Amino acid sequence: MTMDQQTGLMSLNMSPFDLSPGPEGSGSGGGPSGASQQYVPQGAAYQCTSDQQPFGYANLDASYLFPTGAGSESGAYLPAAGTVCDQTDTKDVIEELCPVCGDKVSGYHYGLLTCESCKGFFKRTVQNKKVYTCVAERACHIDKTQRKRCPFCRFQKCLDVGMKLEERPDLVASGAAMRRARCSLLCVHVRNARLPLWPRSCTCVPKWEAFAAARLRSAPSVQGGEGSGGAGGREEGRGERGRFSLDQVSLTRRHKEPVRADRMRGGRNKFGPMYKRDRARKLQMMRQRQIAVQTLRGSLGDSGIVLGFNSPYASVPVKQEIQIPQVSSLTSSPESSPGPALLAAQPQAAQPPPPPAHDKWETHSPHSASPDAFAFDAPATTAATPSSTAEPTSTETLRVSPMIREFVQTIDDREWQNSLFGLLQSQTYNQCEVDLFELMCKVLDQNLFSQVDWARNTVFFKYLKVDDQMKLLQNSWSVMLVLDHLHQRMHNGLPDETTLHNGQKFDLLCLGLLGVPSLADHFNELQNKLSDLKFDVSDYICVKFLLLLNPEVRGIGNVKCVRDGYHTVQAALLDYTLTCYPGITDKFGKLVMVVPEIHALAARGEEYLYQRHCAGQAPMQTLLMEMLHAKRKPNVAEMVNRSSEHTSTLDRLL
DNA sequence: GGTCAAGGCCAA
DNA sequence: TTGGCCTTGACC
Repeated sequence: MTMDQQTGLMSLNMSPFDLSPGPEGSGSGGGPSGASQQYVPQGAAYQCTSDQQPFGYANLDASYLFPTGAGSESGAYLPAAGTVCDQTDTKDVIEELCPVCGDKVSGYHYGLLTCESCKGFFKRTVQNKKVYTCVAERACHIDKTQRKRCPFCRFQKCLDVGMKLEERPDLVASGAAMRRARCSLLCVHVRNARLPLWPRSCTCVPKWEAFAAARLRSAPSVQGGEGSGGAGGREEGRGERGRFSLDQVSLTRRHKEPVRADRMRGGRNKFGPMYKRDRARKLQMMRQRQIAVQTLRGSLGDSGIVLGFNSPYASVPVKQEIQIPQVSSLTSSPESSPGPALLAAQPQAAQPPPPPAHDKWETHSPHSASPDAFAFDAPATTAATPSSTAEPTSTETLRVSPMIREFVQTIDDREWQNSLFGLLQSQTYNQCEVDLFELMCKVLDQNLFSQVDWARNTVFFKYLKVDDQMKLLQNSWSVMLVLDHLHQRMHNGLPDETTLHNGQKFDLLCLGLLGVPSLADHFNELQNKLSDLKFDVSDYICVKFLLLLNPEVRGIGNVKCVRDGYHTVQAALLDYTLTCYPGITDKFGKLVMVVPEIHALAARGEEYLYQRHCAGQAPMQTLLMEMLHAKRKPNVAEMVNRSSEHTSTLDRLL
């Protein structure tokens, strides 16, 4: 695996534990983690590369597919602990590469595992309120050797991968004033002597100085620890190597902004619990892989293994309950919310109707897209839903097959929401105005990565060869995006729009329409049809599987396995609808009839996106564009994908 | 008292 | 300006 591949994946917040080949070099640098053990990848053994299906789902235990009574699931989720896990140590878990530059990680910094260098860079940028400019196209490649070349793209990548700033109530409080101030800030060019292409003088500088001076007057209590203590004297003495005028240095220094809202040096901050959970999650992932590898090895020498509750899939929780809290003083503790596993255990149809959008999606601050506003509503208020003969009772829900229950557990809505609003937040940080179409493409791109991540961890998909996986995803990505959006609207109350940090309105509905506003009516009709059918989360995840496992896709090598998976899910869904929704006539058939409508809507969206792309209006070199090209020019895409010199993003992800 | 992440220092 | 190392201090 090349460094590019590593950093590409890292930028998606994907753990290198998911990758097969190990890093070519460990990089240098010290840091607290020091010279710990080199990471030994386990992923290669986890990926089935033969036509044989070691966990062939044709061998699925019938009790797994269909309801077998309340007692049947008692062993479904055995503790992941085992003798192999005991060897795992936290130090091994954090033996990763920096998601920004690929250097060696030194620990958790500002929300995620990064290297010492990027930690320092992020800290300086925030503290000194640096505003960088990219002399290229704001798409510079950032790696260990080139990270110094473009601080703009480096900082952007820091934000993209999830490095977080604490919210500053003093700044957020006056939204309009801050937007104006940001305008001023944006006009300030970074006075960087090492990059002569950047303008040294700028007529906007007085605006910055006026703003800074005003801030000084209005917020005299702002201090910045040791760096700000000496006022002008010390700065003059150090002189920043003489690159700034006294005024600029003074203003910059005295306005050193703490990354932490409490301005506290040392100690723990509010990321602490998140780090703890992240560690636990990584440990769990490692354990899962170790168990899977062991089981795989055992199965290879021991034919006839049946994937049931004894399989690695069934023996460990598919989705951990670890959530990624977002930073806000207003955020309620994430521990107070149930994880997807808990949600999955709830009767699907017992979920209350989504509350008014402003309840959980609207921001607390008028100009903040902070995800703190998106506290996920647990279906704890089941009593709020009037019982209906068309909806499954709790008794009926107990009869849901373990397979569907596990399917539901693969859904991580909170992650979806956090990713979405984290991206919206980072992309608009310190920006007066952003291109909303470009932003939408970025969100869709991010959703696609989540899509791939979800698919490659699912039972019917992960044992297919990568070529087949790619074909299935290239065929289904857009319909799954549309379906996901329907799910988010119907089951989580996703509103039509949200207000970004910079005050712009972002059209969330357009995400589901793949950018085509005129499809809104069609989309709403679709949603209404599904609502009439009491479309629930189990229906959703089954339909999603059916969309993904399309045996009609051309060029599939292992058609039989795809078809078997498709029919298995189809049978499970049919059984589920008959069992849990006896009051809805032919619910299954009606759901199947909706699928072509989703396809039609997605096709329109794809066409639109492709046209915008061809017009040069969409971000280049994204997974989204790769998908658009793959379907339209399969031969070319296949040639490119098969080229030894080029590996597509999708290929790398899989 | 140990851990570890944030802030600070300073040589390069 | 960068990045490695040090100090600090809340949390366990």
